[in-house]
Amino acid sequence: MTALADPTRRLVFERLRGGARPVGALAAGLPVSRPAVSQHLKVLKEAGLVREERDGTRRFYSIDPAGLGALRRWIDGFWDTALDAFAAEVAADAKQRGKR
Amino acid sequence: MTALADPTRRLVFERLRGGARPVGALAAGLPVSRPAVSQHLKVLKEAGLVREERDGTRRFYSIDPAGLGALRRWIDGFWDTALDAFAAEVAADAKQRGKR
DNA sequence: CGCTTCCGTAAGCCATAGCTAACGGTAAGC
DNA sequence: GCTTACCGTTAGCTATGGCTTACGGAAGCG
Repeated sequence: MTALADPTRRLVFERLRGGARPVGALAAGLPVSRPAVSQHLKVLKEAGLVREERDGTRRFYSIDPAGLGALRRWIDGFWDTALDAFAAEVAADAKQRGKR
Repeated sequence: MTALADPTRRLVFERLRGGARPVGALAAGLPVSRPAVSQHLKVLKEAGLVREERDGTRRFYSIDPAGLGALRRWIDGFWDTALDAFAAEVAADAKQRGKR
């Protein structure tokens, strides 16, 4: 969650949609330098959102379904309890209205 | 997404699970002062993740299903395309293996 | 072996963001 | 009206974090 905070880092992450990309390809077109992209990838990797795969001097980065899945479950859990709370409040409100 | 970056802010947000809470109740138990919580709530509100409801001098904050839903859809879209890309890579890899 | 490509890391600078302390404003109770 | 409770906003400090520049390592190529 913290890993996806920075806008530039989200840009890098979104460029990973569609499959694995080497660092150079990711940095090209982005408004920041290549080392900056490397640093972002490091953060994303430590967060479990991205995987690294080496091939010679090049390193391909791709989205890690495990990390993304964990994030999805976190949001979903939030979604469920939030809706429950919302329904409970509506019910309580209806009860209040019924009393007067 | 940026709004949920800060750990303290996530703590505030998680305290909103279970329904509406006044600012004082949220700040109690948190490691920061009450004004800090107010500032976090302001950010969450501007992000559309939280709603405000006034009752006298007190203001109740609760999770806004709309904002949370938008976040959920963003993640879900990511999840779908990421899996598609993953499947495509597996297929391409199988094709490679078949060639040799 | 040089040379080049592709990349990670370290140092340093600078803007941003979170925190506290202090203040002001509004509603309720007496 | 005075006091108290509850809360938002501001000013100012400090730390965090993102960016660039520079350097160094590892693998292909001649």
